[in-house]
Amino acid sequence: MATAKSQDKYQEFLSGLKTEIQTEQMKFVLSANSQMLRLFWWIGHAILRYRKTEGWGTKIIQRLSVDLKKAFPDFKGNSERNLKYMRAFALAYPVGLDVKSGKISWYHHVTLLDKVKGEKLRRFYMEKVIENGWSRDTLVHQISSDLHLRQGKMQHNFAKTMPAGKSELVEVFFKDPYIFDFFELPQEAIERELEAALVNHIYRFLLEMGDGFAFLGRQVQLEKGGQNYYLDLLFYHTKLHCHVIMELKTGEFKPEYVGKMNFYLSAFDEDYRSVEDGPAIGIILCKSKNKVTAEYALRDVNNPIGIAVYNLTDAMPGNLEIPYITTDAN
DNA sequence: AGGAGGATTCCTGAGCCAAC
DNA sequence: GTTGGCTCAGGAATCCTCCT
Repeated sequence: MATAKSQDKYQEFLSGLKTEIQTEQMKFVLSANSQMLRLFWWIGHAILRYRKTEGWGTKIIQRLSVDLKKAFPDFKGNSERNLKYMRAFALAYPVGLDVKSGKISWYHHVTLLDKVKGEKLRRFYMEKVIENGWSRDTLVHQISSDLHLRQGKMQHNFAKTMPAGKSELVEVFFKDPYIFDFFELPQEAIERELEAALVNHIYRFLLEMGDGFAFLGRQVQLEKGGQNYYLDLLFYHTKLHCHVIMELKTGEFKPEYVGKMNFYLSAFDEDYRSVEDGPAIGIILCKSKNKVTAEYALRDVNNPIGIAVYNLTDAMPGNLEIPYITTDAN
């Protein structure tokens, strides 16, 4: 039971919150989102402070929800659950909000609080939301597919084929594995069927490919030495300012795929690359690969080529314990 | 109608604490 | 130290509203 003294404390606390909310509501007109986030952080922080001084068992959030709803019937977000999120929000950002935190919506923050453990990781996904304008559902999808473990993990020869320092800038745009869980294919599907399925789901496909990929076409014809060759998929990367040629393989990686891709890249750069474009990058996407074989295959190749695998379901193999993927946190 | 964002409710497991 | 009741934490589902 609440004593008269604790009741006084609570009333004082509630009155402080009401004043702050009224002040902040006026500011909403000027800069709604970041000001609202600041207020939510402030309320969360106040709840933490109150809990610390008044202790456990005060039912503070439940009472606060009832009282704030009564005081501000038009002000949404006073549910118990939302107040708990505010407290978690204050815990997640103990020293306050920075400029970037104010650039995403409250419910993006809620998603991050629910699904991402650790400040470093939350920061990673927050920056992705800001960069790519992801919806909340897209954010959930990227988190559940462990984007942070896949990004920048593709096996490649960029360090040897690109100017010093550029390799690190380029590799972050590629992943391994790619998750194509938005359609179903029979086990014995051939490359054309996979390619068609990807193009039929172009929105989800580009979402999975990531930031900067613009789709140019499938089975793009390349003429060399009087013979025609066909590139499975052709992209332009708007941030890397270069073309990306993708070859799809429904089986295990074979070394000869690299030779063929090397030829495509040389021919493409010679005939189609413009002066403002960087050299094209080749991506070989296979159902599976042997890391050592891929490493040897890439060793003496002079065009930038990456090799990655794809999964057709979202079930990641046991905690991403694929032998050739390093899962270090950096 | 469907997608996206916002808001709330439900539910389960865990923590806290007073009584014994 | 154990127990039972109360409270909290947080994941997931659901509903609502707005927009195209």
